[in-house]
Amino acid sequence: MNSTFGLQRQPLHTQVAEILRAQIVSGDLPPGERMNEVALCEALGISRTPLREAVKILELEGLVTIRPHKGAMVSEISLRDIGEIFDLLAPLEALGTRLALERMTAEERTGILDLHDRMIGCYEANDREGCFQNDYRFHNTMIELARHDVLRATHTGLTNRSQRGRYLAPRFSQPKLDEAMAAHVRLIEAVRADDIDAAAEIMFDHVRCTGEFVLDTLRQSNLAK
Amino acid sequence: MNSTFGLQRQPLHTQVAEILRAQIVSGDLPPGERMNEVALCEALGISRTPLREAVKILELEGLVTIRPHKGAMVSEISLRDIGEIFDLLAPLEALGTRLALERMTAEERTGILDLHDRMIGCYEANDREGCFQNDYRFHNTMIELARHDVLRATHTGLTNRSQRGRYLAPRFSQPKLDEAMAAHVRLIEAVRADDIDAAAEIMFDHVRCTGEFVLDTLRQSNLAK
DNA sequence: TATTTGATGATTGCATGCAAAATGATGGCA
DNA sequence: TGCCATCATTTTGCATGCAATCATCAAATA
Repeated sequence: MNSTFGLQRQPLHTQVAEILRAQIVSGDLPPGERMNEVALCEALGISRTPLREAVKILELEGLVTIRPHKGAMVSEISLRDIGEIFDLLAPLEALGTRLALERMTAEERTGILDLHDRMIGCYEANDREGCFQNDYRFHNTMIELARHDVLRATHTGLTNRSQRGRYLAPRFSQPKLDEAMAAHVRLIEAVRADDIDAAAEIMFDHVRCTGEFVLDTLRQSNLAK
Repeated sequence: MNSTFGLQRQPLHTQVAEILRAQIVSGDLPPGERMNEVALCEALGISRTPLREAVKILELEGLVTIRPHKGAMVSEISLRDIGEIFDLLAPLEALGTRLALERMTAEERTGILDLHDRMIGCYEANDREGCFQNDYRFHNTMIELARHDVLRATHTGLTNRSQRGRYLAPRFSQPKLDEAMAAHVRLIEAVRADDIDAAAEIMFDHVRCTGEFVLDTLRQSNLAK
């Protein structure tokens, strides 16, 4: 774990935060789960100090809720939270799209076009999971290409939380998936035409629409509060 | 402070984080200042554990930079950072304006109109400091009225960082101040007319313009890197 | 029986101690 | 003189210990 020359040049609390973050985002640690310090420490093979530091970090990220003297638990994820997160993601991804189109190189441009094609490939092959994976990568790549530290940091914080909805809402309905894919196609057309305004607007609507849909699915399945 | 039955049930690390945050935002702790753990602990009269937890929190907020095994320092604030922060603030405050206009009550509406009048009063009395104070309150109030937790949290994180520019750029030029006040007047007109789209757009341009101006001032004074 | 009080065990919050890493200084060698 | 190696000091990172707080439950009282 430590080997492969990557060595161990990361503090314990950072590594612990990464591990716990991954487990929470993936739903491995379910919402509401109590996080007993000593139990987690034994499981991770560390002492309470770095664990507590990690938990504080996750609290600020909105993944953990701490009540003083009562302990930490995995944050509940409410419909309202998810809706609010997408409220912010829409304008932020629109901004990211705008910047990415302005700043990306020709190679990066072909890279993101490839990513789109791969996603469409999965879509046409009815590979929903592949579709999601590539969609996720597509949006993240777009933000990366914006070369904007504050945007990236804010975006990852929000997507980490929104991703928690995924495991609650496992199935997109076909019409909504069709709609999302159509939006991506239109977006790529705007990218090819270098129409920044159009691309930003399409992205805004697409993210907003995705948010609406996640909310609908959650409301149906009744899994979140 | 403790009284009125609300008692004093706040953990040490939270209080310490608040104190340090205030000192950093106000410029009391200048950018680049090394934060020696034992020195700070003695100054605050606490042990290293809660201090370290507080510093971790401030790191995630972007106010502190930690290099492993080398210690923490107050984050440098770069021109690029400030520009990026305003890049996000513009669309977020526009969103906040939109939501606030939709959701605020009649009393809240008169409250924010009063706040505006007070600011204009300071402006006409050439009270720049009062102007800033009320402007700051105005924007914060607008975000509060949006009743949107994720927006509020993100917004405070960003303004805490942008505020650090204030002490670097103490003087707005008169023309820019005039421009900002004019924008506020137009914004309030839109509020009175209940024209949500117009208000959001004016707010967007206003924040963006403020960002541009802070950058200009900083570039002149050559205080930030 | 229902409600409250007291005691016990578990859990968190903070302080302290110890080992590893980094910084700075000193001395040897070219 | 200049450079590198080595060692001492400082500082951080993590582990552990102790006190304060909370949760649970049984006993006592109305």
